Amino acid sequence: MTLAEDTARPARREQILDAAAGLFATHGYHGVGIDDIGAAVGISGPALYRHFRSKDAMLSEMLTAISDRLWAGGQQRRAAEDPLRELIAFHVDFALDNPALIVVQERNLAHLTESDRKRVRAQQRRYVELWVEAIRATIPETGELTARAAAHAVFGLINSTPHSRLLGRGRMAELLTAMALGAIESLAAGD
Amino acid sequence: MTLAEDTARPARREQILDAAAGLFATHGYHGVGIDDIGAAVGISGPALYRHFRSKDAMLSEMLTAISDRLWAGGQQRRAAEDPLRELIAFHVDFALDNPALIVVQERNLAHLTESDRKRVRAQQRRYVELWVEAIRATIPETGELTARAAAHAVFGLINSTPHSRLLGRGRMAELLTAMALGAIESLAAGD
DNA sequence: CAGTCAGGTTAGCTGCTGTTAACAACGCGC
DNA sequence: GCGCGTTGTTAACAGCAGCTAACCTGACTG
Repeated sequence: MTLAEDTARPARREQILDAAAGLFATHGYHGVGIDDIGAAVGISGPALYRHFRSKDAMLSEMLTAISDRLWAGGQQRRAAEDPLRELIAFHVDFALDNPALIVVQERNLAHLTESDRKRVRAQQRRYVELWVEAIRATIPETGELTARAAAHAVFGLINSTPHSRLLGRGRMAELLTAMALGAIESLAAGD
Repeated sequence: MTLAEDTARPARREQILDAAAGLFATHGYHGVGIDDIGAAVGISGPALYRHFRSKDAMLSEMLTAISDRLWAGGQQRRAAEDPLRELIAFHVDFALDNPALIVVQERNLAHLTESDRKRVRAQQRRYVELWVEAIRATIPETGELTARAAAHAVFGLINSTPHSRLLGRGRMAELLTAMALGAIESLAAGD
């Protein structure tokens, strides 16, 4: 059944990736065995090789998907009236909705192969450039390097949410958004 | 020679821990072999067991040392005139001077044994409490949970420096300090 | 000068983990 | 109903990494 195949096949893969992301986030890439991932989706170990070439391939697909989603989302907000505010809201939402992915992306880039790492890095760079653009549009006197460093700092700020998660989604989003804005606005005074 | 022993023995251990920290930070705990660590200090593999009970023990000692240093440093600034500013400066300095330690601490808590992890967590909590205190003294209308979440967010902001490192130590310190302050000051407006 | 001990070395074991092989069952098109 | 592709299963393999054992050496100490 072509319909069933087109939807069911990928669904299985995504189910596996979701489970793997959760496990990777809590135990680290090397701390998770192939059997653990299998067990998490109700099948046993080697069956995963029907869906992925290798364990590395899972991580690779996971990380490229994340960087693609971030860039696509950012790209989409580029033309908004207040791009910076939109980018912040977008990133905050992503971090709150996908804490595991945030953690995995932060920690496991090094475990990718050279070529995959390059691909992910390139996409991340593009995403950062969207932020640099938005920051410099908002605080014009900001230098490019400063804006880039500031963007990374704001990522760190927002991406901290998987480690705290104290306030419930709504108030957490408000807090992070306000703090991110406050941090960036401080660039105006400094220089 | 007692003098030589008192200084040389620990020096070796610290040399090993330094090397291990750097390796762990770049390749991840499981990505580094005992032989790699040995090679990094000019001895070969199993010789490390003259200095540490196990590879886990190295990580354990590393992480407890970090949390102890942070808490001690924070504690020392508690009575300052402007504790928040002092805490920020302290943490920024620590992060800029010890990027590898920051990364290792962020990523490898999960690889500790139950008891070691508890010890580190407890010390981290105490450190956070210093920040909560300082934040609420500066922005009195801040709730405790909000302050805690804000503290974590600022850690994320400052701890981002190992991943960017674009501006050179002095300007980086300025930037992070300003952004951290700006982020915290935004708490006043929000509530 | 003899003995001890800290701090190395290399060889080897053991357990774990990613991966593959060989086989089974189920659903579907012809 | 027959074959075949998909998606499982379990058993086994291979390689690696942490750790131990056995041995060596050089510097102090009595």
